[in-house]
Amino acid sequence: MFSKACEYGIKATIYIAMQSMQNSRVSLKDIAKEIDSPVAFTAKILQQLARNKIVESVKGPTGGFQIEKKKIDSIKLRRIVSAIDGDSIFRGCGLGFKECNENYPCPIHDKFKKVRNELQQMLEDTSIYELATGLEIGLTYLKR
Amino acid sequence: MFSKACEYGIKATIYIAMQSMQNSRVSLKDIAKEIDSPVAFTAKILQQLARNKIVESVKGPTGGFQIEKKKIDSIKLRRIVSAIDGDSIFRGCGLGFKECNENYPCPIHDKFKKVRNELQQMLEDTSIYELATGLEIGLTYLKR
DNA sequence: CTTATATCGGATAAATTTGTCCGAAATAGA
DNA sequence: TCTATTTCGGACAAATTTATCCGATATAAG
Repeated sequence: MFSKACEYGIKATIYIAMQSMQNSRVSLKDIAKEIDSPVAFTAKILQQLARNKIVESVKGPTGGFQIEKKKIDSIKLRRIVSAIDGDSIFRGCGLGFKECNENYPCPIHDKFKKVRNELQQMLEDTSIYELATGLEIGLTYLKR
Repeated sequence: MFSKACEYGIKATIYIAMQSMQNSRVSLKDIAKEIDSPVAFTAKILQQLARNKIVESVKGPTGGFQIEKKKIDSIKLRRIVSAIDGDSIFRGCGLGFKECNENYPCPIHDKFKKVRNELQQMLEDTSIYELATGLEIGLTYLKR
């Protein structure tokens, strides 16, 4: 469904958000350890997230990644997915056609569109805040 | 969402089904031309479909691919997707965890499960027959 | 039986995604 | 200012997916 990069990106953002809610900035190493991901690859993904203003990065000692507290609730899953995987997953054709619409639908257009829209809605409705909260209170887990 | 291979597999199956409903067997070349896919790669996918008894293959001159008429309605999209991509797309964890369930959910477990189930339901409900029919009567299209 | 035509199946190549390495740039603290 | 620490960014490598090539196998038809 999502690319590996996107999975790491979502996990990382949730973890950074959780720490940011407690006013602590986290380093790349911490993040990679916490979400069990390859360090250097995670660095690339964090750069993407930073360039897309989803997280802030701070260089130098005591540096790391954080999210402005006020912003956490306004960041939705969709922004992360769009930034990393693009939005073809919840906007593209199920059979990969570039052009596929009501006027010229592929065989699975209608049925696919329905679940695709559900996915889009879910991604747009889900805030990083709620995910980070669920994690913080021990309702959900980022590691196995 | 689906892999390229799976997209080709779905398109090919729908086309073969449509032709089989009119009692004609189709060759690899015809299929590749009709669904606009690379011939040799399509051959591999058809082999997979044949091994999984989704289509029948006949060697030699006048050979090609077909689906037993009676079977067409009983073949659901899910079988094709499972055969080619496996079922992690509609059964796996949204963040890629191997183990993720109610007792040990990832942060997006509940929300993801909902759309994943929608997708599974859609794939299980949709028969190749209805897709081939839509194509046959000109309601949908396999090429751009 | 021979030939032409079609799928089968294994090896190989190209493209993309995933992952690594390392020097550059920034910066906190001594 | 110097050093240690951290992210940045580009080049490179490994793994996976997509795609090609070609000989083997099966078979319809003359």
